[in-house]
Amino acid sequence: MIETPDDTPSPSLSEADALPPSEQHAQQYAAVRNAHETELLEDYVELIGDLIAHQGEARSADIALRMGVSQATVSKMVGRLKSLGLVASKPYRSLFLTEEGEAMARMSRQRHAIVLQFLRALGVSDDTARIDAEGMEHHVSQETLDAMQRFTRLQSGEG
Amino acid sequence: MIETPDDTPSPSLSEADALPPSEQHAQQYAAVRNAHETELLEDYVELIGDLIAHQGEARSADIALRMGVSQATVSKMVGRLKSLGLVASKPYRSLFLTEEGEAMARMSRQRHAIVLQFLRALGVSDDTARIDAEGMEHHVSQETLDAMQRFTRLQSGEG
DNA sequence: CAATACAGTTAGCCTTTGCTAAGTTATTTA
DNA sequence: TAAATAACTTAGCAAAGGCTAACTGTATTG
Repeated sequence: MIETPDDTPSPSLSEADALPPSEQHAQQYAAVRNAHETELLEDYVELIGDLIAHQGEARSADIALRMGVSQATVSKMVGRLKSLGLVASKPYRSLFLTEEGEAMARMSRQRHAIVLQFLRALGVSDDTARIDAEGMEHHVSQETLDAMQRFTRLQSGEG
Repeated sequence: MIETPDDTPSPSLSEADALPPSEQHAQQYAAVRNAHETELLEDYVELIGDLIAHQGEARSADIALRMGVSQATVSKMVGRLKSLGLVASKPYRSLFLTEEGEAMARMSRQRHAIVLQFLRALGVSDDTARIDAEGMEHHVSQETLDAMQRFTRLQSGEG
């Protein structure tokens, strides 16, 4: 019985009807899982870059404070970033970004700024825009970023 | 030395200048971490609801296939969903949503649809919109959802 | 109705990302 | 410069979310 019918069984959904083919569906979820893996790394790298730019150096204690986690967690994470070649530092001293880390920080910052400006242009309040941008930025493709930029430019040009 | 200066030190950034106060910054990251905890649960619940709606029942094998994950992983996750009171089932039989699960599925589906339609209205291609919507939906506040709906309505009204 | 195939579960492993507590190094200051 | 404080690291723990392999139950079908 049941046998996965081919006809559309329930007429109750207004939109998003018809599931995508399994393979495509799986790829969507895979993309999300994938984004999750780099997300935190990017947040750390972006923050380290910002701290260096704004305060002259990036210290673990500041990172812990701003990320809202313990220093031990930062220490462990920094170890990972170093092993990935994104961050360099001597023990007990403050942190630097490698070339690769700088590149990642630049991209992250840019993406973050685009999403933030877009949300503001869309009419979202500043506080909310900040929070949502932080979560959204890692899940926005280049194509969507382009569309966001187009919209933001239009909006500020016409406003 | 260094002493975290109060004046704006580097004139190199075009936007997103000035870090937010540490506390606010920490809350932004906390919000993201928080979203991550419920994100997967919501994806499972949403998918289970969709499978029931479209195919009459939700089976672990289908979920595994669509999520792109092993059946063992699904089994473990379903255990978690049951312990959270979102899903009900007898061993070796297919899955059902509890009242609470239904409510979560409804909300997720609605949010997903709003984000998806919004991205399309913004001019993003269908494939990209699907992928980005899947990742973005869990990081979009009610305020932003409202703004997205407003835009989508405007767009389809004027188009 | 027995054999086979398919679906679901369990056990045991790994990695990531958090924590606290305890130890080490660096810096400040009395 | 010795003592106190602040910053960083290490060790050890837990929960989440993956995996494979082995096992148990359900359904199909010869």
